[in-house]
Amino acid sequence: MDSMRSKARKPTHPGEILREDVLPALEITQGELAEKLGVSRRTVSEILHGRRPITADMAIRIGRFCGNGPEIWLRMQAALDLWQLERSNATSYRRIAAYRKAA
Amino acid sequence: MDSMRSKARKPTHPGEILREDVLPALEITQGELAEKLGVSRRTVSEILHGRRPITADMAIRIGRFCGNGPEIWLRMQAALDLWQLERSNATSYRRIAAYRKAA
DNA sequence: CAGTTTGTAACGTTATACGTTACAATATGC
DNA sequence: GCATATTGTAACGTATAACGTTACAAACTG
Repeated sequence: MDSMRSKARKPTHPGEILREDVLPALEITQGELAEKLGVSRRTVSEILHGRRPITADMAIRIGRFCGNGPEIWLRMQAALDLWQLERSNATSYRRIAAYRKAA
Repeated sequence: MDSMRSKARKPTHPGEILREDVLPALEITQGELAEKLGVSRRTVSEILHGRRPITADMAIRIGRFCGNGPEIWLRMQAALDLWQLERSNATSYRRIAAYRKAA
């Protein structure tokens, strides 16, 4: 089923893609990237290490920089968020049952 | 193209779907829903009116309650976030150009 | 009209995404 | 090998916002 997709392995943090594929290919430094994106070097560094999520704002920036639009980046982040939450809050979530109309 | 999708009209807030379609169909009150979801009645009310976003956490709860998984709800919210941001920050974003390797 | 349901004001709490500055660690080029 | 560029990150600070609780008036509903 569709909603089972996220169970198995931890989704890759989008920053890892940026770090391992995009940046090397473009031969650009983190500092330059930060400048192009209009954010601090710190922010770039932490994203590249998966320590900060891709927010909608960052997705738009990266999407423009890469020329492919924000959706991919945001979607990858969402997958990761869901995966992490579903583990850490598993017990609370398991209490929520699919609802069936009473009568 | 794909990244043009979001230009035209404001995407529907996922809460509106809940309010106009899901809840009436299930004949359930906001208070009950809140209880099932494990959140406050306040939170439910504000989501139904589009005043609060569907967070990943809420998407999981609603997804379980509806039995259809969190992705749809999160994706709808993401579309809305992008649409809103792209308007409100249009000027800053327009400064970010698609990057082409120097040499 | 009594009882239920809803919207929301006014609080408070916690989390977190961002910035700046500074510095040590690690490349890298000459 | 050394000067320079680049990176990681600590220690600050700020702003935002997603939640909760309580309380009450407004709006339904039987």
